[in-house]
Amino acid sequence: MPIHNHNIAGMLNELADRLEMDGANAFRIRSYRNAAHSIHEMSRDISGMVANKEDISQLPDVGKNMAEKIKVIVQTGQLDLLNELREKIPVDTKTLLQLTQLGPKRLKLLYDELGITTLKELQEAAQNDQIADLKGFGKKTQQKILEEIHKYLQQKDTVKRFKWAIAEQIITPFLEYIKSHKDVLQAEIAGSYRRRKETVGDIDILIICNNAKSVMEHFVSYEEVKEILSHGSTKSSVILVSGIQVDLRAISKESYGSALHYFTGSKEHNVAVRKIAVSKNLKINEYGIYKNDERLAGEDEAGIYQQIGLQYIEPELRENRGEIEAAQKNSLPKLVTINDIKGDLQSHTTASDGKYTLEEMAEAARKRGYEYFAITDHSKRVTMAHGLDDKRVLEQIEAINKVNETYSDITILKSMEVDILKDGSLDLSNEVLKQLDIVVFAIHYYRNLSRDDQTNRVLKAMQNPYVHIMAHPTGRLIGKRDSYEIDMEKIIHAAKDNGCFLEINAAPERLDLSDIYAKMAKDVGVKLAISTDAHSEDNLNYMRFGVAQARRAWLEPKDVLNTYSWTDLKQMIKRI
DNA sequence: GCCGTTTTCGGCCCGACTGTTTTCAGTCG
Repeated sequence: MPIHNHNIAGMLNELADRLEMDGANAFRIRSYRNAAHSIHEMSRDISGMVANKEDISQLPDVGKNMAEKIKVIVQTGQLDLLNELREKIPVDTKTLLQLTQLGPKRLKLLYDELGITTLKELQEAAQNDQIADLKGFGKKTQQKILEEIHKYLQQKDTVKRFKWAIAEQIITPFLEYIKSHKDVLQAEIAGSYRRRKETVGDIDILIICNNAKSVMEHFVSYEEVKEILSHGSTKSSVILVSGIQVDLRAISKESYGSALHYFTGSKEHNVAVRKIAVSKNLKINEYGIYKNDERLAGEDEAGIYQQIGLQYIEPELRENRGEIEAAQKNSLPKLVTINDIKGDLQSHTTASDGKYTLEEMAEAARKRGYEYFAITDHSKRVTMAHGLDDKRVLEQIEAINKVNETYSDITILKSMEVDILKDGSLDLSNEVLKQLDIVVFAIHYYRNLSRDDQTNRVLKAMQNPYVHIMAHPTGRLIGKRDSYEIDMEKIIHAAKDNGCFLEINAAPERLDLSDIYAKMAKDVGVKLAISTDAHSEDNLNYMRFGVAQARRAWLEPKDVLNTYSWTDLKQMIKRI
């Protein structure tokens, strides 16, 4: 069983939790959490680095001691210290720490005083009124714990985070409603939503307004509010019927920038920014940036960054993945925008599983102002989608030639999303593939091969000189289906070596590649296509989700295939 | 336990909120 980065991060976080329960030094505990985060955000595979005898103590927040422990985890899947602590304090931290109200300190107390180790024991103790009398607890806390357990048991099997596009659908009308109040001067969404994370937990909205009390009243009265969690004069929280939590905060004009920065996060980014402030004898909080008691800035975000000598950092980059260092050196990427996109390189028509005809899709792309548009129907292996065989592909080439005769302002590219078969061969003959303008290749079947077999399958496909862009490279569906086992680092390097490209599939349930792997591809020197995989005219709008993902991956226009003109692109994809 | 134009010791991000207390600990973001 390979140990993945998130497994390592999980064990280090658990170790931190248990060390905290054991009363260890707070900074030692933080070290484990920092290392866990560092590894979680890494695109390179730690197991692979260990196997290659690379020095992992060079990684941020990983020192000699930590490196040793990580090595042991990779090699054995275990860690003595963690096992010892699990034995010493046999509390189900993984479950119990998910309950709000409970942190490591309280869990320890519950264990020491009442011997509680599981959710069930906790529930029984609370029901028997044993918790209220413990030091630092009380009736209210006991009651809240019971409610939390109830909530946890109810939600256990449901997804707690919302896909960005879903959150957008829910929050857009709510934001409009908030703005419709006459005293609201400005309203903006902060948090992970603003950073365009692929999933969103809850939503933070900041406002500048004249009469906060009245606006808060307006906010909690929204028709979709299911539950009011808090309703104060400057902050209120509600849960909507969809289950998403929304917080509204009234901010003064002079602090708006600091508050926006603070609530946009990420936490890790904020911590790093504050550290820099401290090193310059400044202090940053959500009200402003201060030198002693003198306030230097706060009205807008740019002012905050400027005061500590940083370039303005776009929200999508604020994950403490190197953006701060880049800002210090004035070398932040000039991120790609939707306006840079000149075409779409994956789409389907009624020939396979699309909802619209070739002519309709072509016209929709032309109306968007694209310079080129690839029709990439499925190949025959995808029987469910009525995939095309060699003969039908040749017919479609003819059909596209005809469509192109009617247009002077857009080129419809002859293409296919050809299936990679189980053995790495392709589902169409080379004689047909070589007649296409550009070829997208993808896995749809045999998702459960071993990591090696799956990787080799793709490597073999890449050696075929007639393929160009690997579609949805990991095959994941967010919140629904994990990636198949595949060594993406190897795939990225193979793409580089073979002159292939990878896709950022812009469909909101895919967003595949992820930001981390897409950045890795950029760093290795592999360009990416941002493609909608549209099965309808409307799906062409997915492009903006893909662009957001690309921005989180630090991509600039030059890193994205479909920012180039077709004339240039044609040269770039040439392999033989 | 990590880190270093304060570099091998001594610091490590910051504030709000809650419920419990009567000045604070724990949790959360």
